[in-house]
Amino acid sequence: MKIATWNVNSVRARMERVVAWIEDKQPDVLCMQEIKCLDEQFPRQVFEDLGYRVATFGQKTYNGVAILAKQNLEDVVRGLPGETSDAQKRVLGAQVGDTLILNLYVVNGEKVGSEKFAYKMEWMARVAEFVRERYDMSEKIVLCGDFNVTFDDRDVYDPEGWREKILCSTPERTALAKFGELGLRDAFRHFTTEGGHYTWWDFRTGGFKRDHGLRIDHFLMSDAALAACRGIEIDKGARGGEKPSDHAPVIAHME
DNA sequence: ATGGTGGGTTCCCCA
Repeated sequence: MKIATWNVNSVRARMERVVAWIEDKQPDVLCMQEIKCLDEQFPRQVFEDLGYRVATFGQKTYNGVAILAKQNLEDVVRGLPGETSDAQKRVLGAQVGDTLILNLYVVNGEKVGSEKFAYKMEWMARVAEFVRERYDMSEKIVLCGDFNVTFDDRDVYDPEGWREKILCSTPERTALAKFGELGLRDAFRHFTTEGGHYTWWDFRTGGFKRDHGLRIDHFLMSDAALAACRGIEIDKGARGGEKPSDHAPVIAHME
């Protein structure tokens, strides 16, 4: 079974690329972030025609998450506990087979010390609390998505240039490490220890052609899920070509 | 320190 995560940066703008990618890679599950549309604007029928069940949690213009799955999506969870209907749409959970999947689009945070940064910290803490309350770590738990945080300097093309900057700061890394304390492992690091593997390259700096990237899209797995994981693949090729997203898809190969 | 590009919407916001 293949579980994929991809920040598509607008599903409607990316449709041609996403459909071609699905036809090529045939993921069993695809978690998308930044769909940037309302549920009723989501091109559901196209994916259903490709053989997927579809769950969405969208909003106008910004954010929005979706899960496609070849199997039934059960116990779908939209958002965090206590959120009102105007909250940013960043969390979508579902059970697929014996695996509990939580698709996350973590707050970007703009700049360390900003108002948005404070919101990022508060939001990440709320996600961790939700995970601690809701999930039994003896189960197969898979958190995936755009975490907008690097684990350590191996995930950064220029660690000194990014020192304590957004996506790389100590408070963010500490908040990400909190999931480790809950029993969720960085699946990529279970297989690969060397640096230089990235999932996002900034449009603005033309970072992709110089491989100026960061690894911010992750799979965090319980030990039960990790035991079924055969490898993590970053599909860097999907970041190239015409009209790409600024993120590469990441695939967890599960038994 | 700033700005660059790209997406969605709108007379600019967000990444």
